Amino acid sequence: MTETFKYGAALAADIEARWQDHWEREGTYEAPNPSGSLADGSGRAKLPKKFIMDMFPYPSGAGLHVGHPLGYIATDIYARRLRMTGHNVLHTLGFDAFGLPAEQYAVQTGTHPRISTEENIGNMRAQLRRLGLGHDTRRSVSTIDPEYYRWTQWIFLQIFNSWYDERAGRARPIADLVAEFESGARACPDGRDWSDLTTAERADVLGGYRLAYASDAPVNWCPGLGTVLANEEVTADGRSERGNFPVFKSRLRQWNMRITAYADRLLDDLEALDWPEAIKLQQRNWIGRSEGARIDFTIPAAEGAGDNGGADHTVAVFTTRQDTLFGSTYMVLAPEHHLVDAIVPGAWPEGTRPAWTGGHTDPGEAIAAYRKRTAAKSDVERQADAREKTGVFTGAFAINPANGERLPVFIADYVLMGYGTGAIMAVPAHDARDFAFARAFDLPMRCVVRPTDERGTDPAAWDDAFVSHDAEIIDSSGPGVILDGLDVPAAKKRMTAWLEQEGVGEGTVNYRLRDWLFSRQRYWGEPFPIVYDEDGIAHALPESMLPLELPEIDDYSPRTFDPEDADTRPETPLSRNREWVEVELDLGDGPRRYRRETNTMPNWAGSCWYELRYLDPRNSDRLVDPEVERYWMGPREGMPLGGVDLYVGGAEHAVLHLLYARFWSKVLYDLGHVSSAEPFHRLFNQGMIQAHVYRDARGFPVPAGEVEERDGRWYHGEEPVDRELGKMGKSLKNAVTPDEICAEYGADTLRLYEMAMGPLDVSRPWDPRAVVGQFRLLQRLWRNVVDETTGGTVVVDEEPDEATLRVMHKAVDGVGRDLDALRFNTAIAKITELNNHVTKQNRVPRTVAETLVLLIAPLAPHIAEELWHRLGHTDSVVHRPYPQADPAYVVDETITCVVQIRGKVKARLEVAPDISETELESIALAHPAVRGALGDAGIRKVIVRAPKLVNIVPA
RNA sequence: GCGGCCGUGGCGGAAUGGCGAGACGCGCUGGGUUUAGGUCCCAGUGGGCGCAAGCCCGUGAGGGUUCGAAUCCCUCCGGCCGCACCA
Repeated sequence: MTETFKYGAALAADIEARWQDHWEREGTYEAPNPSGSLADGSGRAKLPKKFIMDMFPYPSGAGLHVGHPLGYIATDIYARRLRMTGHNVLHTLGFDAFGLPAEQYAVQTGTHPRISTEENIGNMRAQLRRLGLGHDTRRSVSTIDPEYYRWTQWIFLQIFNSWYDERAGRARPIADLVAEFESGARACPDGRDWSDLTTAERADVLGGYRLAYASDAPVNWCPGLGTVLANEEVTADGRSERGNFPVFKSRLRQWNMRITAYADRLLDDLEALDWPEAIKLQQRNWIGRSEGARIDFTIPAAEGAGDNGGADHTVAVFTTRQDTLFGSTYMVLAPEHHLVDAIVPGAWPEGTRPAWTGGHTDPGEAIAAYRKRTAAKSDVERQADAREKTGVFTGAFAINPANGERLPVFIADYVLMGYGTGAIMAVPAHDARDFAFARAFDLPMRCVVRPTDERGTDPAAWDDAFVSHDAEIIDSSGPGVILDGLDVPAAKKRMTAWLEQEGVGEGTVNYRLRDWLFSRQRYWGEPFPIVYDEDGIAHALPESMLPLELPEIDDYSPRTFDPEDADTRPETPLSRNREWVEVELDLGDGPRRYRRETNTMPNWAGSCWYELRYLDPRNSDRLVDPEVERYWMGPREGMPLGGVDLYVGGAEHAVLHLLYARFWSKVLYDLGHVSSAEPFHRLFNQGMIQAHVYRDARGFPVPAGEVEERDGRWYHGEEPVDRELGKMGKSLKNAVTPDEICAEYGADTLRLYEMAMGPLDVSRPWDPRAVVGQFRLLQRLWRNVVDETTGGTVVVDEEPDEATLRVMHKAVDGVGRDLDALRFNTAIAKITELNNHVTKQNRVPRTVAETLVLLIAPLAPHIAEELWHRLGHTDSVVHRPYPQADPAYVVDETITCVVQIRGKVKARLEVAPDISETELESIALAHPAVRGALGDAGIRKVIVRAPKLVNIVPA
């Protein structure tokens, strides 16, 4: 068989494998650190540095489809362009390998999750290597590696052992807080004295400050997954983000992270980040900062609480509309509010309307019945009847602090325990929800903000509440405070000042963000480095005991339990290994018995800080060497908070991973472990690759590859099928793997096609037929350089002609800028244009051929290396300078001439630079806009100034 | 309901500090190479009229600003995304 030099699948495969081996041998993509074990003598660490990252993948057993590497190819191209413009580029890829699928597989098959996970990682590594990604493989990490999660645990302990000092506005070691308590610099909560407290009481007090703490609170319990979930993992309709199972509220003791302490900084620091506005907006919404006031309402003993011992009660409400306090006509508590039981009287007050009682003979019974009704609803059901207002009267009355009026107190599930204080002052005239409730329960309404529309000031005639921040306050005066005549913002200010002066409230800020529920009742996650002593006090393991490795167990399955039974401690998989759980340790005060924490961390933990480990993956003394961290991620010009230069991934992590990682970053920053206060300076969300889904008459997907199109309809064999656009996936039978595309065309074609499909941030369908277009580009490029019969080159050593120079200049000028802006589709178009141009010329000058090869090198690195080599070069294109536009080359053949009449621009003419003045005059006067503007005026003078301005002076 | 984004050929999409719309790719049409199919190569491809040169109309619809609008402003229509009893 004779050797062929035709660029086809076989030759592409040969070239690609050869160069991939070469790069691996040479360590071509290894980026040196400035110091430490990854430093080298190359001097490359002195170059300007760039840190490029992808959201790392979960090593799924299903392997990759062509949608997965989209972002990896993009970052690879960008990183290659940066290398060719003289940067030290750090680009690698690790694996986010803890998580449910491996565990579910383990439950089904009994295979240890580590075994299946590592096998999957191996398969994915092979698939990714085939794409020619220029990763520094020395830096690849996996979150399940004990040498990795040792530091995840270490960070947890840092967080556990710190508190948020509001005065300093940052986290500090918990020891500082203890010192403040001991010295009396800070008063103990509840007016107690630190020295009087028992060990358990002290632990309890500190727990109220720690940034990682265990607490009993209503949590999202998902029986379908057998674990509790964070708010961020529950969808708006009360289901689990993963698996779509219903979620219930249940009271359980769980670990939390005090992310709420960072609400303001997480919000404010968004401003400094180069992120898509959509994601910033989602984070702002999620944090949900709102400014308003706390107002204290008194429920006097005589108004309900008398039956319970005669004490007055104070109920605080949160409102953003303190200006409407005079319009409040009733009060609502969340059904779970802790004061409800205390204020309920034994009997309905005189004159209670039957509609308010729910048909019950006394308030206690009515409340018990209502609570039972709402508690039985899952969040899904609560959502379903979201608009319908239900509730019941408590029998108690609260006093409006502004005017002393008696307000009936209700409980209703439209008031949520988790937001604000779990209690509201209801202003039906100026709040849509209160309006609906007041209508349903026939409660009075009072208008205190003059409507700006035609409706008048009697709410009885309204269809809906009047809500406006740009209106005048009326009818709002009581003893001491008068708001009448003020606009809403001014009235808010005045009311807040009055509340503070009277000591019945204060201006406050409230957040929608809740603390992050951090423990899971699953096996395949990081164990907590926490043990409990005989008194149940939590102790941190010393650093020397890390990593705390996951113990072996026989049964990986999660266990469900009865959330109704408060005494049930959820059985977790780790609790089954008694030898592991019950231990004797010496934590500094001699050997004692301890019980280990048996929850595991959520799968977000490992991804909260992995960018840092990429920097210094082999460091066994520290999370990351400070000098190395400062080098790659420290604050610098235009990036005051530091961070990764470019982070590419899907938009689905907007309020999950991206919020958690920012939070950890700030804690580590506060504690002095890193110099960057933000992990990711620039974020880019790539779109999804979609695919057509073909379904038969029963709605089942049929294999997309077997569907044929006839006369604009689709058939599977003889059966007609429906087509829709959807995700790509095994279950939809439309997955295309990178392996099959590589086998048919090669990795370079796959890379080009994925990038040529359209803008990186837009989702678009995979068109299997269209791939060949990029293959043709490479074939033509190949033929422009290589003689297909001999393997020699066909380039000629002569200067390009003028037309070719122009096309080449356009490409060189445009492609570099396109690549910097991640506009890979237009970059490919410009390269194609130049390549097509010289293909038609039939003679390819050497300079053009070399320019083409270098231009395409980031996009199609294998063929570029091969052609570069065949052009007689012995170095690699990887570190060659990228072609730059020659500023001396002028493309313009015309200049723009401005025609003015009375100083106003009337026309612009494209003319030759050497045009004569008389010629220019006559062209200008012939222009329709000029003729129209002059009308009958006649021309007095035409002045041609310089070659650029024609000034016509009308008579 | 609130907030944000977007409407360009048969398809994916170029061109936005305003000035030759449709780059590049797919598909389609015709031709060439090939025993044939595929691959590959050449030409054409927004619509209309015309043998042609060329002319007219065209960026969801309508209006406006401008010498000049896919691009800026207003109204409407259509689509996508996020949030949703958050007080």
